[in-house]
Amino acid sequence: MISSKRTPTINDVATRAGVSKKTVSRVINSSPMLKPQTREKVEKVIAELGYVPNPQARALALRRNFVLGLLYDNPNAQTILNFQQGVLDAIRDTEFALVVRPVDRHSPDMLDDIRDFLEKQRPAGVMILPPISENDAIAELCLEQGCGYVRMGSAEFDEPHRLVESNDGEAVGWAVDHLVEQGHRRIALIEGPEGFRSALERRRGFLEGLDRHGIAHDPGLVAKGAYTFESGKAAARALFDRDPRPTAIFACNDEMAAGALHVASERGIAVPRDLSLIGFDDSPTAAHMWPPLTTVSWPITRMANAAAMKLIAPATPEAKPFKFDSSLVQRSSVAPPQKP
Amino acid sequence: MISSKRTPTINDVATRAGVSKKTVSRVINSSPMLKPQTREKVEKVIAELGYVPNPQARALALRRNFVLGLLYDNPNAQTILNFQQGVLDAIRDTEFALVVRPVDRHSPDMLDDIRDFLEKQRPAGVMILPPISENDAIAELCLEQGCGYVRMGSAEFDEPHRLVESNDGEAVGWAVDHLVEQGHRRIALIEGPEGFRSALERRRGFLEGLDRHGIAHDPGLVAKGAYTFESGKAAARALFDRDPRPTAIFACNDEMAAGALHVASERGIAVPRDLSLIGFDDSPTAAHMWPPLTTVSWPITRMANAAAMKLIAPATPEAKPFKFDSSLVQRSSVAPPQKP
DNA sequence: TTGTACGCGTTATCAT
DNA sequence: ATGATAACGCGTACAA
Repeated sequence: MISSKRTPTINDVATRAGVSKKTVSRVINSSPMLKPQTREKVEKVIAELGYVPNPQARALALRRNFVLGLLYDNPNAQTILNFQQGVLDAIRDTEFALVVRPVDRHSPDMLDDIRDFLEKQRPAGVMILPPISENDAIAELCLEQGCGYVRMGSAEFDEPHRLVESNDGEAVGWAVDHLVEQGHRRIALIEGPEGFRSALERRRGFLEGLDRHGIAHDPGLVAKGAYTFESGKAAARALFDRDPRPTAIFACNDEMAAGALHVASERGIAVPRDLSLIGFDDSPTAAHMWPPLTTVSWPITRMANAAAMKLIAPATPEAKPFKFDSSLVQRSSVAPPQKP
Repeated sequence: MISSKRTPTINDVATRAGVSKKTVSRVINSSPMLKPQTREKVEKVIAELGYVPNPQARALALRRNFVLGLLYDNPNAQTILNFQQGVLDAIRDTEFALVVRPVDRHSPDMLDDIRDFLEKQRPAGVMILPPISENDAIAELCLEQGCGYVRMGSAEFDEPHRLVESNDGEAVGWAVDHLVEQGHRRIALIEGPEGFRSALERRRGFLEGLDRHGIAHDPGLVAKGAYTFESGKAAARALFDRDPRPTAIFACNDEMAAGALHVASERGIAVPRDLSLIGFDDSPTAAHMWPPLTTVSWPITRMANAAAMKLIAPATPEAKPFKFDSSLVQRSSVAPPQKP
């Protein structure tokens, strides 16, 4: 009789089924060469005992830890959570677990932090979110630690099989198209912070969009931001102080768009009557603002899913880069400009 | 010479330091009975080799997995992320990792899902967030699986050492006090969904607050909500249809308050001039709304920290329940009512 | 104070 | 097709 207090091990199953440990192991790992009859017998005992393989022991024997790490430093909670959801969908019904690790990109020992994480958890792979995904030192660190990784980003800054890409620039172009179609010509940009690849890409998409419609680039209509609410407010103030005022603003994320909306409310500038506004991210609050914000939706959950799959599946060498399309979701913050 | 390709093990350290494994093990676990000289020698070799103990092997030998699980089903992203942050602060510099597990409380196999998680990951303990923290079946499941747990909640529904509590009801009372001090008497409530303990507690705090000020309870001024933006809109519509309209609304979370604000904007009801509004959660968007929302701040990060500590530290039997105070953060959505 | 021998639960090697 | 035996890296009795 097996002790009922202890959780059953592979040995318990083996003795009870009258086979060897290795045979049980073969059943668990669904090895092809097994007499169906033996397999059934073992499977029956597994069910009886409620045996579940111990992942720690597996990890030790396989020299592989069934853990996926998520590395991020992102102020946008919903983005992180959506990403987590995508990963969790991918690892459902696998033995993988998701362990999260926020880091501080402004801290001098961010790299030590990450190294510490990799050494302690030894994840099978990590997924790195923007903006720190653009940091090559982190990628090198992973390589050095023998840890797989996938970087999420808006440009090709790594080998295809280590990258899941979004087409930020293109999507921003569509936003510009939409504004121009409504009749806007004096369109301002609230940029993301310097050094962010995504900010660069979005800016590029914006300028190319303007160019496509034969609109000259006015440097005075570009305001620096930092992807934060406050920076959006500051940028909007600068923009609103200009004369003539822009009739439309594209903000490089929803949070800055929210800041701009805030300042517009303060100054009695009605959106969309006096000003059209488009954001980027389609964060949940975008729909909750007044007016509901037109914004670029980023397929973060599907990207996360793809990233996790890449890490779980044996890396196909000729794997193509995954690239996901963003899209413009139209709500109520855009209207034709007022005739002067 | 140790192979430079393989990550060093305790054996490498032992042979190089000229001691036994056990001695190295003692150094790692800072056993008291060691000659300082031996300790130093071993520590030197550890540093030289860059040795890091393998947590999987430790877990196997100790029959203890250094993993903390987070179980939740909560629509509010920021709450989850703040909680994660609190846990991560607690486990920083420990060997614990945080693995997250969202579940669907409406799914019939939520319990099987959780059981699966516990069996596969065998976490040292799990932290359970509202609203599923109120589900006793989950707690029993943990016990049955030999897994520690801590439940977060707004009432005492478990033993003190398995609970981290917030004083939702009291805090809502303070919000009512604030409204009454400003001169409001016709104060409405947008409730949380039925079956949520937090909703119950907040309602209780609201009614007791009214009572304290001698204001009769008008059932027509209580609208059902579901902690979602849309439900907040619906509830606000019902409230605004009443005559006379309430001069103030307390919404049981910020998301519903955002919905109410939305409807107010639609109907041209100016906040705070025509209507005062208070939310609950102090989610980041509360500060980004127009006007910035006065709300109850819930110390979720500190609660998370405490919960993780409880799980990490050997459970002191006489541990007192942790109870954390929420507080009212005043912004711009409250003003004295208009004289009729 | 330190070392020896063995156990933790699993997989891999090499037999049979 | 299956089994004996040795890893994997670390902790604990128990001995020295």
